[in-house]
Amino acid sequence: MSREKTPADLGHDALLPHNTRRSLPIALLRAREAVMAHFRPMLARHDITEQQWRVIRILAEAGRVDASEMADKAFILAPSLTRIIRSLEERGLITKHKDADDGRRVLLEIAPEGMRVIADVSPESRAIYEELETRYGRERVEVLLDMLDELAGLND
Amino acid sequence: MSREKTPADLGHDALLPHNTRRSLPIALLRAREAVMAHFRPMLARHDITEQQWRVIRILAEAGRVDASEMADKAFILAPSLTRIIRSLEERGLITKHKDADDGRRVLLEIAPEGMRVIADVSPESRAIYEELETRYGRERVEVLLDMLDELAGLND
DNA sequence: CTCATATATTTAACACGTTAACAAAATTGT
DNA sequence: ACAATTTTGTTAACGTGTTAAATATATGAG
Repeated sequence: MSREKTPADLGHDALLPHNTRRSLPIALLRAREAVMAHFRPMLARHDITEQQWRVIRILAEAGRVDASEMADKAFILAPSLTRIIRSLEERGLITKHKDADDGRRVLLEIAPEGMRVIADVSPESRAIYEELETRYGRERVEVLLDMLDELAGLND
Repeated sequence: MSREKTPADLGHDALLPHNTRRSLPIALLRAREAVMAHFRPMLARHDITEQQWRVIRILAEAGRVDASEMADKAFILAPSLTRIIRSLEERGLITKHKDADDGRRVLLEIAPEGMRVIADVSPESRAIYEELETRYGRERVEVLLDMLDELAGLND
């Protein structure tokens, strides 16, 4: 185990950022990927992406929703959402209408085919989440969610 | 505040996943985006992406590193890393050599131009991180990092 | 040595993230 | 009513995420 020389040894030490492994951005990324690793193969079997799942799931929860509201709830940027909506509509999972009262707005609604996907995916998704919750600890998940919410809320 | 009817009211309730706002994947995504929102404008001013910053920062920390090790440390998938390396090399921030002992391996090293970026960006990055730490609470950051590590480690 | 297998990296194809610019419709002020 | 402004959604351009397949080199069995 010989310690190699690195640029950091050449006197630039004070300039370097703190250790990569204890940084919030990467830790959040790793944690998220670890969680999604449990869901992604299942979603892939049903031929939908994580984002597509978020969109149809929100439509199933909330009924008719316009694009801005969807972007907000699903945490998807408008340009991505435009593409996702196009794809979901082409596949017949959702329908899209212009709002009669405000011609700029696009109203989204889940289609029967989309409800079928919800019915197929939901039980599996639930099961995966519950196993995760059990393994990590139910209360610890709650604590973690609270801490993450607070971190996300620091900007406001 | 009239409660709208949704597909959920039509008897499908048991099929629906739990509430979107208390889900780990989205909470992790929101938290991460909130954190990155503090860094991104600064990185953009220096004309580098978050991932490019991770790569050169690791080279500054660790010296010569091969691509697999980099993928591991920076948590970037191999195909993305290939593109990022190409871009960083074209811009003269890093250099790339074939390993003499193992012709498959690609060794990466930071270039003087890359060290200049490190010197420019590091202090700003540090300052942003420290303000974040202060506002969220130093110990709370440590607790959160531990909880995230544990979540990421559930897979092993 | 040589063939089969394993490993490191790249390429390809498609989806999403990000920023900026654009187009269309609504709102506001006069 | 109408011009300026604001809001909503789309398009464009580029970088990254994800999976599968391809390429090149290394390693191991016989």
